[in-house]
Amino acid sequence: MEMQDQPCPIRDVLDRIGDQWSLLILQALAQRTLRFNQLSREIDDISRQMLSRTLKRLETDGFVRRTLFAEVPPRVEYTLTELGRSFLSPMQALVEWADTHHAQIRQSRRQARDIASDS
Amino acid sequence: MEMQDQPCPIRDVLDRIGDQWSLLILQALAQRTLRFNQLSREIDDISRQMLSRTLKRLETDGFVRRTLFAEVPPRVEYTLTELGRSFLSPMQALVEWADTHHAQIRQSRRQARDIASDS
DNA sequence: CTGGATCCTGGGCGATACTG
DNA sequence: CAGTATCGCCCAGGATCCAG
Repeated sequence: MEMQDQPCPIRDVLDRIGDQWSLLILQALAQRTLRFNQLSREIDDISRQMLSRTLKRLETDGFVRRTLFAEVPPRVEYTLTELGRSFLSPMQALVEWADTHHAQIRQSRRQARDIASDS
Repeated sequence: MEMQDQPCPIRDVLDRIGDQWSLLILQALAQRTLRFNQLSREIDDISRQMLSRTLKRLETDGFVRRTLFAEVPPRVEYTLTELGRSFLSPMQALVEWADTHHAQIRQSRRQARDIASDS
């Protein structure tokens, strides 16, 4: 089913950037253009596989621009598009909220665990 | 591996609210307290299974408070906690960005498809 | 250096049926 | 009314190997 031509925007967007890696990549590219291996080292626990896939999706969705230089060895640079840069603001709001409230969330989880173990 | 006591905040948070349903539930509860079946009707394409699971996780993480009334038939109300309400602001920023730029993203996807079909 | 192809596993999620 | 139990599918994501 689901033949809608206009899927719910927030769900559609979250399906893409809500994965494990997209936000980290966008953050890495927030300040500067980076090459593939630079990104790989910057994030470092991402597999090259997923880095490649996620970059391709971000490119398809217009967040990131990929530039291939015809050199040997090949060089590829990734940089944010206008759309990608416009996303930094709401993303930063989210990141800052996470930083501020992370401890509180973990505390809440611990309490839930402790209560559960009162069986 | 990954025995860290302090996981990356943004990843930890995204792992929870980056799923298919959490944001929709939080949005539904943004304005008013709701009962289980009200939520079920509000979102309407969520299974009761996932509504139950997601609510429990949101409760565990401290976004939502669950209140059971000892009545017959039973009544359960869900409402945002202080933490949950504090999350509305960055969430709204994200939702508004999605609304504003959704068309552009879909356009970018279409272009990518068209170029790919030039094979 | 920058990827693609292939194989595999965990878990998110839905469907359905059952319960206090 | 407000859930839980069970089953099974699908696919994000890792590991590994191959290629331009």
